[in-house]
Amino acid sequence: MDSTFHPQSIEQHWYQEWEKRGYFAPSGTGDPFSIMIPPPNITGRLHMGHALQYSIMDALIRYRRMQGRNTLWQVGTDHSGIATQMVVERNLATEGEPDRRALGREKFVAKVWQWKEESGGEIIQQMRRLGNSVDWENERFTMDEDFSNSVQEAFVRLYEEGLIYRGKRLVNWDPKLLTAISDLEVENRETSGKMWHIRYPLADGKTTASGDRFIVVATTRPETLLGDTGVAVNPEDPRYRDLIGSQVILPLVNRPVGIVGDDHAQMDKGTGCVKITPAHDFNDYAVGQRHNLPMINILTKSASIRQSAECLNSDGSDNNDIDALIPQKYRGLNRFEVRRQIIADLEESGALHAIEDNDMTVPFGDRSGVAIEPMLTDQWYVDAKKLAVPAVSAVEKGRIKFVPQQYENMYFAWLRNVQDWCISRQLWWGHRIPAWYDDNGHVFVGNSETHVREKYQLGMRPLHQDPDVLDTWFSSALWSFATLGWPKQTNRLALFHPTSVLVTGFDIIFFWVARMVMLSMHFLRDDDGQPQVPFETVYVHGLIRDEQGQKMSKSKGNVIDPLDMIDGISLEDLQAKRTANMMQPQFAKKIAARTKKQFPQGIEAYGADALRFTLCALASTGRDINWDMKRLEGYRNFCNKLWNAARYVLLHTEGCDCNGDTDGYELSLADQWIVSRLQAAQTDVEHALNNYRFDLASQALYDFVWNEYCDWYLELSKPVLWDENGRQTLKTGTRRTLVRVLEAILRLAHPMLPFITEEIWQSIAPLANIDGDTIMQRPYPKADPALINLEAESDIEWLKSVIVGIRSLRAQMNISPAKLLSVVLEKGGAEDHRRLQQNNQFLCKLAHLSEINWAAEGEEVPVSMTAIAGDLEILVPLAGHVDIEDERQRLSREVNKLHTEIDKLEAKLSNASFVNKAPSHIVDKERQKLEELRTSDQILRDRLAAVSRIESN
RNA sequence: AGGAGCGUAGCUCAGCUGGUUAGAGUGCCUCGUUGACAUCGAGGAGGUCGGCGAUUCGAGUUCGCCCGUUCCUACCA
Repeated sequence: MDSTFHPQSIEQHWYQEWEKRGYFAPSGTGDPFSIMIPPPNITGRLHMGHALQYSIMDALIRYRRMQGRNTLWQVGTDHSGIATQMVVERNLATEGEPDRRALGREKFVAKVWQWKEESGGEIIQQMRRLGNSVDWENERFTMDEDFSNSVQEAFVRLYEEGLIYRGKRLVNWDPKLLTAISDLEVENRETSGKMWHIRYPLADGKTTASGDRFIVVATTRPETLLGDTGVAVNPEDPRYRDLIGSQVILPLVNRPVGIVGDDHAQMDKGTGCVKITPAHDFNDYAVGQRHNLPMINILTKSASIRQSAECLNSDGSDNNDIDALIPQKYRGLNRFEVRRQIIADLEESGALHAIEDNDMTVPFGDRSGVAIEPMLTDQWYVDAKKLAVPAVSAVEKGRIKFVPQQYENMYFAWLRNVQDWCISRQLWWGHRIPAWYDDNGHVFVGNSETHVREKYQLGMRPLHQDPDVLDTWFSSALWSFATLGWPKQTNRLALFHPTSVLVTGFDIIFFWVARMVMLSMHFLRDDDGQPQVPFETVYVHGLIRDEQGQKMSKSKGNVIDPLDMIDGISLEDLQAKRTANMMQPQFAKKIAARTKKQFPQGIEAYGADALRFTLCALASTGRDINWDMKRLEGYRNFCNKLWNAARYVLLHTEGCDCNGDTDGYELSLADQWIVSRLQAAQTDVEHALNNYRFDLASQALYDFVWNEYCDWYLELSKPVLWDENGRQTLKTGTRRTLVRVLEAILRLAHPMLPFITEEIWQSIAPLANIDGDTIMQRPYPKADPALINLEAESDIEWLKSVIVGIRSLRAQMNISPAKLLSVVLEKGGAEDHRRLQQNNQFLCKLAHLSEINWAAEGEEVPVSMTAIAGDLEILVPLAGHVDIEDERQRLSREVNKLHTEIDKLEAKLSNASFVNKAPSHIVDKERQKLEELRTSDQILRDRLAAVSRIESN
């Protein structure tokens, strides 16, 4: 073995072996345990969020697999309608090929498939580098035939049950991508804009209560006045209530519109008068519905002014009565140009009353980055309100548990106020809506055109299919069961659904988690007829941010690719990567400079184990996880520590009897101690993993391996193994313990450190007489209470405190660690004598002592430095080592420290209410503590007196 | 505006149902190349746990208010 750990030399090899040997597939025996991967977008590449999520899922899966569960980690990818379509369109453009429209739908979709085969799902390959033990045999893609059939089936059933309907509604419209998007795909951004106050003259010579011949409306979007169909005032408002029912004349277009009374208009807000544009604003739409105001659509799909307005009644039917002529000069202007023009014209005509600065939040499409427009279109909707009822109760009743629990609030908040879900998208890539129209606009829903014709006896009448596709989240909502074969009642579905746990980020609780619960509970039933939940637990992890707590994003240039941490990357390559294909190339220089500052040498290769372990260690209950390269380095060092511990063990055990097969074995105190401590570590790690506390699990493991096994046990094994006169049976006992504890450590660590543990285990396991081809299939360690040995633990604690006491004296007095010391022990009890006798050898070796002597009662001891271990006094004779004054000062410091403690305790114990009211075991504990401190204090003060005496002589 | 999270050592974070001398990693200081490991070893410094108040014998931990910070939802005529 090399003296440093080189992850790259083992990782790929082991992954290929595991995959080749089929270890990832469900074993077919044991209780089922299943996790569905949140299907990554096929256009995506692995980022830190994935790495975190996958490290956690793989840790869970490996843990349960080792516990003997029948384990499925379902893998697959999502077709991601908009994102994928955008990628392929961009590729066509850069390659100078005809665009989507020129190609036509069929050819374009073929291009998307071709792209998918060539470069889609790269992320799936990257998962292998992380070591993910997913069931590759059953990988799924949401656009595969089987999955598509499931999606279609779900749509048809929901439609037939009246839970899907089609309607003309105001939707969030993306004028760049030319599709409806859900409000979850809308990102609200703070922007500073203006508020324009516009005079609307009153018709028929009316005046306001204060005598004005006009009313003033305020708006942030003056261009929409072309589509106004009313003005609302509050019915209680004394200024305007008498005007309800009369009319105003819209400036620039000179169209009369009515004044309505509606609570939507608040008296104390703005001017108290609100212009109503039902076709272009969600609130106005609602007002329009209440007052039967017509709707005038003035915008084209790409948000320019139409040649002629589209007029509809409030029920969506055509309205041919209104003269909604759009002045020639505005036609064809885009929404920003027309705003400028309208403002100029209003100003010129004197209708512009005032302008003020106004900060507001404006909705942007999260994919396209352009401001979205509320737009009146025909869309398909899911009646989410009905589906939400059981979904809410499943969490209320605890059938689904959120970890951490607080996230259920987010889930409830959304579901209890859920809006109908617009599921149609005006895209070409996705599941085509299985609906056909005849020439009269009648709609027929079914699994295919043939099927529809038969079912509705349509004969040969011409039909055309709805051109739209379904929202990608509609298919993802079926993920937990459609991947298992639904609607077919497969064995996999029966076995693995409901799944055991869903691991996901809180940002998609609405998008995905809630919707999966709704649809699973609608379509699936438990054996007792109850709606079936998709998962029993939702483990919600935090979001990874950079060192400064900033979200990692391409535009900020602070993205770190997990693979670069595994394999390493040069500064130049990293800079190139961070500045390639930027949306805003002007930042490239800054990003390159910052990258150079942050990673002057590029990034080292840390390996997948270190990365995974770090991610687990950072996965605490908080919502944000700030990434820290230093932590990664620390845990890489941990891997190296484990590696070298294994080297040490192999060095002393290979080719030796490690099991006592020939002459038996006996266990030293240290052996019994480490075995006892191992039980505690196993309990802690298991408890942490059962509670999804990966940070605590990694911490417990780290502590045990480094601070107990390596720092103490390996050191304690040296005096035994290096003692030429030592008993063979004792050496065998130590070798046996070295090997067996290490073997247990490897299994304990395997879920979080799969590669290094497998590599080491291959050499260690045979020494412990363990058969088996892989650590993956060995049982997970479980604590055995019979092996807990509290006496051994306290004996070793004693030993450690004596050793630390001596080392500390040495360091404080600047005595070279190389110098052998002779120490004198004084006071102490029978227990101390016994312990010294049993551990003399350990003590001498680890504290680097030449000899240890007990001072007899009353014997004159040399002038010494003193350390305390319990009521045992440890004396290191001063002679030749240090200045007496130094020692006097050191002792004074110690005494002072003790005194503040003693004072605190005395105050506490003299407080009657504490003694009376606190539980007696607490009081006893405090009393005992005080006793110990007083003993130490006495010893130190005696020493101090002795030293001072000598000094004054 | 409503809701949530966070605020503990220079930095990144643990601290469970109230009782420790408040912990870890990293950084810092001192010393150290003896045969697992300098990706190391030994020792050490460093915190009035955001502020104020309440409950309690006892609060980093429970409650209230405030401050800072991040996010979500809603609204913005």
